[in-house]
Amino acid sequence: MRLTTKGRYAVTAMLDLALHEEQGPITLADISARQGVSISYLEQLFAKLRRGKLVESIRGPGGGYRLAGGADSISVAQIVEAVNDSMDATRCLGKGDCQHGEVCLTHHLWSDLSNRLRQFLSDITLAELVSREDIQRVRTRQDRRGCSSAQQTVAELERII
Amino acid sequence: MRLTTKGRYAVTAMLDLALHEEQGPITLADISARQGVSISYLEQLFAKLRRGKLVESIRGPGGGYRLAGGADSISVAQIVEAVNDSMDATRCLGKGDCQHGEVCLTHHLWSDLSNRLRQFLSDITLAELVSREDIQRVRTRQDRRGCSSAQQTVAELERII
DNA sequence: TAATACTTGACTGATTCACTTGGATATTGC
DNA sequence: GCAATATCCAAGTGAATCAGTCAAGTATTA
Repeated sequence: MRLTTKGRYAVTAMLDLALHEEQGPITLADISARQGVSISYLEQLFAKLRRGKLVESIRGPGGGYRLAGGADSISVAQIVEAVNDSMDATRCLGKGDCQHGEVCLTHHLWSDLSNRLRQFLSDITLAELVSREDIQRVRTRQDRRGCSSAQQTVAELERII
Repeated sequence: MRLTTKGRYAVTAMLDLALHEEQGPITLADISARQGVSISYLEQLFAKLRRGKLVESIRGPGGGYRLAGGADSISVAQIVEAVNDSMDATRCLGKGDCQHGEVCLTHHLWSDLSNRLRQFLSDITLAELVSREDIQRVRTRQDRRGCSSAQQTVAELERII
C-alpha cells in the first residue's frame, strides 16, 4: 500500500465527483478548475479509475464522469489502489528467498501493518467523508482560519445542499 | 502523510532493531544482511532517524544503533515522518489561494482523512507490532505457506524469545 | 456537420528512489 | 600509537515516478 500525492489527487477528484453527483456528468475541465489539477493529468488518473470501475464516462457534449456506484460503496483504499498501478511484490513473497527466517520475520511484521492500513482505508467511504465533513464544517466554522471565511460559508453550504 | 517503499524500509529496519534489542548495539551491516537493503542506503535512513531522535548511535568497534526509547514509545507514524522529509504544504494552507471555496472544501476533506490516517499510525507502536505478531505467528504457523516452513519455526521462535 | 468531451499514445523536465563512491571521524583492542 | 571497526558525511548516478504537455483520435449531441 503506497500513499503519494498521486493518490491524494485521485481521492480529491473523486470527492469532487461525489460532491456534485446530482449535477449529472462532471467534466474534467470542471474538476481541473475547482481542484487546480491539469486536465491532462486528470485524464491519466481517470483512465485508471475507469479501468478500476470506480467511475463511468459519458462521451460527447454534456458528457463527463460520474461515480460508478454509490458514494457509500467506494472506499478510499479502492481509489488509491486504482491509480497506484501494481504494488511491489514484497521481496520474499512468491520468490520464497527467505531462507534465514529473519528476512521473513520482519517482512511479515510489515505485511501485518500494511494489511491493517488497507483495512483502515477500506472502511472509509466517500460518502462517509463527505457527510462527516458536512457536519463538522458547520460546527467549527468560526474556529478556522486561512481556508475559510464567513462569506464563503453560505456559498459552500449552498453547493453541498 | 506519505507512504512509500522508503517508509517501509525504515519501519522494517526499526522492527529489526526492536527484535534484537537485547543484543546491544546493532550494526547497519547486520540489518543490511538480514533485510536485504544496502548499507549506504541504511546510512541515509538512519541519519534521519537519528535526527528524529528515534535511534541512538554508538561509534567504534562494538558500536551500532539502538532504539532511542522503548519500543512501546515509538510509533509507526514517527518513523514514516522522520524519513519522509517535509510533507507537502497542501496548496491553499498558508497561501490562502482558495477564493472559490470549492478548492478548500475538498482540500479539507482530504486533510480530515490524512489526519485520521496519521492518528491510526500513531497508535501503532513497534512493541505492539512485535508482540502481536509473536502470538499470531505461533497460532497460524501451520496455515501459512511460502515464507515459512515447519523447520524454520523453532529457529525463529528462538530468536524471538 | 460542427462542437463537445472522452480516449489514447508519446513525450518531457523535475523530483524522488535506491544505491554507489570516497572519504572523514570516533572508538576499541592490541 | 596503530590498526580495525563502524558511524558520519557529501556528492553523484541510473532508474523510476510525478505532473504535465502535445497531438492525434472517437463518440455523442445539437
